[in-house]
Amino acid sequence: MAKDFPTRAENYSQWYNDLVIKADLAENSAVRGCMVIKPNGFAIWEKIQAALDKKFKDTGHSNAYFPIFIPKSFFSKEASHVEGFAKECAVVTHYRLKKSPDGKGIIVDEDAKLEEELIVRPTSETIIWDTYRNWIQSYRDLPILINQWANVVRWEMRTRLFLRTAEFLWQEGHTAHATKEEAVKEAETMLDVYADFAENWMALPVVKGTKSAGERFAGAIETYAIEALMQDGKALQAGTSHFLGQNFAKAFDVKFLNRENQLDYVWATSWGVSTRLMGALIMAHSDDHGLVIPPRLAPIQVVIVPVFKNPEQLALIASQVLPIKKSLEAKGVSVKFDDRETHKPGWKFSEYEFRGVPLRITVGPRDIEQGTVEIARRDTLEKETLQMRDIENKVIHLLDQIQKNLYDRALSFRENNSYRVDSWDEFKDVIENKGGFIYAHWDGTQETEEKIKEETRATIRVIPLNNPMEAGKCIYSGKPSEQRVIFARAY
RNA sequence: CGGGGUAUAGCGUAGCCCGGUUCAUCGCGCCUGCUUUGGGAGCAGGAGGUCGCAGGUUCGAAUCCUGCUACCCCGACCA
Repeated sequence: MAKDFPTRAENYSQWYNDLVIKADLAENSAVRGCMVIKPNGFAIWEKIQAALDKKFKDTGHSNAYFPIFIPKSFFSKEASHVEGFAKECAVVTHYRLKKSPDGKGIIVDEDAKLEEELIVRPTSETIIWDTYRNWIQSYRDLPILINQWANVVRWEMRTRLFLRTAEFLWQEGHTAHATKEEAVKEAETMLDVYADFAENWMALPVVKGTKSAGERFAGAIETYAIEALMQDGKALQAGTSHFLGQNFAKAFDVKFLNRENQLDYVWATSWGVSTRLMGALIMAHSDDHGLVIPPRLAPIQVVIVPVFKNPEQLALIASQVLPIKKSLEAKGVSVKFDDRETHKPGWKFSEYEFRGVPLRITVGPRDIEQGTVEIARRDTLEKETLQMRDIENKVIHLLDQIQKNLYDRALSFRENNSYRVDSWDEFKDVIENKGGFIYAHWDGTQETEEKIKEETRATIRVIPLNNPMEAGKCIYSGKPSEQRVIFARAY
């Protein structure tokens, strides 16, 4: 599969870029590594936002907003955090421009140098914990359960549309707790929220697990992640949830008086998903005809395309179809009736396929005569002719089926591309020639993990939660191991 | 930041190696008209290009040389 899949282009990245462009979701902007998300793409993001935001509220969280600029000194307060992000920060050094003395253009006004540089946030732990210090004195002030929808900037050396852009949109949750147990539970709860969203909304099966020390978030005690497999056999981290311990509380001196009247540091978590999810959505389900969007996240779930020769026919079709549209909308289905005269039906078929609309209903003179509609599903590209009466229930049933089918398809793909590997030669062979998830024994050391990465570019994606214990020998070092972990090449 | 590649009309491209009286080619898209409309319509006519930028070589440069810039791919890097 890894070799055969990209039929539109020699390699997957080009295929992916091609799909994004054809579906008209995004383009690179004038700014290096940044992207313009176009209306069709942003509509998908809005669906993702809405679904997640509701889940956050349902689990007791509130939204708030913190500044985009972070004083440089904040970063140095947590040692591993600064180390993790220092190499990819955009820095504001001046606050004013002036006319160039030679009269040509604008230059930075050196007199307007900032006393302390500001970092454009790559993530907000530092500024948020600096703020939380003032909010927390007693256990009665806890927990603080806050989420922020924002943009962040990471000056990556190499960027990829949706998957790794210099600026991206995301949400970041930052919570503060009185006990370690509560904080760990929060991190795990949010991982479950992400996994539930990925599987039930994005139709994307994920493996929940923890990260090895080498892949852990800078400043975290434990990083939980959901990991998905893309159609080219590469893994994609789709969301992370971190148990931060008391690291940030200590760095920012956030203490509270507990029930025993003892002064203690606050326990923290942070968790986030980004516009990268859109990349995951595209790469997990799409085919050579374009995007395939799961019904629950599709901005348009059903498109109705009329086939007509003249205005009278269109009017007749509209009179039959608009009541269907209305009653579907009453049941919560989003429907577009595309009665444009500027494009022909064949054009519209292709256009909505590019954009991944799950269901298309075609109604023409033939249908009007017979009281039927033609209905085509995007996931299988199958078409059938159905009676127009009671079509609403059939549509709703089909949308459910498509949602389920996409998940099942992605799951069986993942299963067919997961391997249990017990020798180093086989490991190299699978990584090189097949891709996918490799379940293999690992001695637990960072040293071995790095050697494997150097030699194969494969990394440990996750140590699955509730992993069955199984005695074995490390694939690389031969040292004893208690369990298998998942290796893969990743985006 | 290393290695490789590309830059020609709104988009995608041919031409470049071997400079010149076919030299700016072709497809899509766009405009006009007629016929069409159930899978990206057909025919006819038409508009549109400082050949990335700046130098250089030459009688003559899209083509050769130098420098610069941007983008893509592979690495390094990376929730």
